[in-house]
Amino acid sequence: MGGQQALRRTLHERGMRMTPQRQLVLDAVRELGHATPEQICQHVQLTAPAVNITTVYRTLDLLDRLGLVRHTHLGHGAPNYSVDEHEHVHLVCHRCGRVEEVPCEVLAPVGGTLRDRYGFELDASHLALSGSCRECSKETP
Amino acid sequence: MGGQQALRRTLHERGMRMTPQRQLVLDAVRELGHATPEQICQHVQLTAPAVNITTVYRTLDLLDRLGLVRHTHLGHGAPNYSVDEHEHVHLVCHRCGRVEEVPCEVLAPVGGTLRDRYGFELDASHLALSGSCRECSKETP
DNA sequence: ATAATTGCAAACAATTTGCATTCAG
DNA sequence: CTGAATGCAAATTGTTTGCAATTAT
Repeated sequence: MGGQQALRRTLHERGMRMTPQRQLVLDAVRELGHATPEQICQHVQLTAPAVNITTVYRTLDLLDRLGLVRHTHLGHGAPNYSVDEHEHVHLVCHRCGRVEEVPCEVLAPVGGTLRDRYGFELDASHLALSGSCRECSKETP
Repeated sequence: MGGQQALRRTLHERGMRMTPQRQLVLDAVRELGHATPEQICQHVQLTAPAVNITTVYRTLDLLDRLGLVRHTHLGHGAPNYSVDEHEHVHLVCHRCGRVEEVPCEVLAPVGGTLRDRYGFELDASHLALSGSCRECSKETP
């Protein structure tokens, strides 16, 4: 809830139009927490079966540029979209594929180091760290 | 330099065969520093034009499992291969796309935190951090 | 000899593009 | 009305698979 007028306004400010598809895609991202374009499309199609995956791709791209959603590449295939407020770092286990979410603040010290040494502004919420999770580390320590 | 006998031995230990293709792919990864399968294929084809990209994919996968090369997903499309010894963290600028390499040790503090709090063993060299680089940060601070 | 490896063509998955149609303002 | 947005089909990109031909040992 919350977003319908905000989206309409943001679009209108830039001469863009409000459409049911755009609302549905944003709602889907919000409801799913984080999901691939494919999953988002399926969720949207529960309500509006005619919506094409091309439109989902275009809309995700738009919402991303508007700063309403963000995406992360978790390593393998499709990227993972979530609403902008939903900030976290993804820990991807490269053995079992599991993805864990942890608060961005674990990266705070590194963010400082990178800024000081390399002038690089880390975007912690748009990020996946790879390694092996607790379970998998046990098996082959 | 270095690898011809090492590769032959490693393969032989596992009942696998030494072939010119495998040597050429490993050499290409070493010479290019870090590159996509496509780029590696092109480099190999300078010497052996008949080598197929399918073989490059299969060989990279093999070398990866043998621990001789590693790959990183830099965000967008194709993954990036480099030789195993070549350890570094990639800083990917999500504005201009530039990739900078910095020593893994900048992540040491985070590695400790993740291990202690979440039991997650971070693999720092198999990693890309996204953010904005010095140049791009200047433009829109 | 013979099992591993390669090349090729075709299949696949994820994403993008061109264009005619539809629709929000 | 009119340009922006959508749907559809086809093109692209990156990667994998099946299989017959080749080759290292």
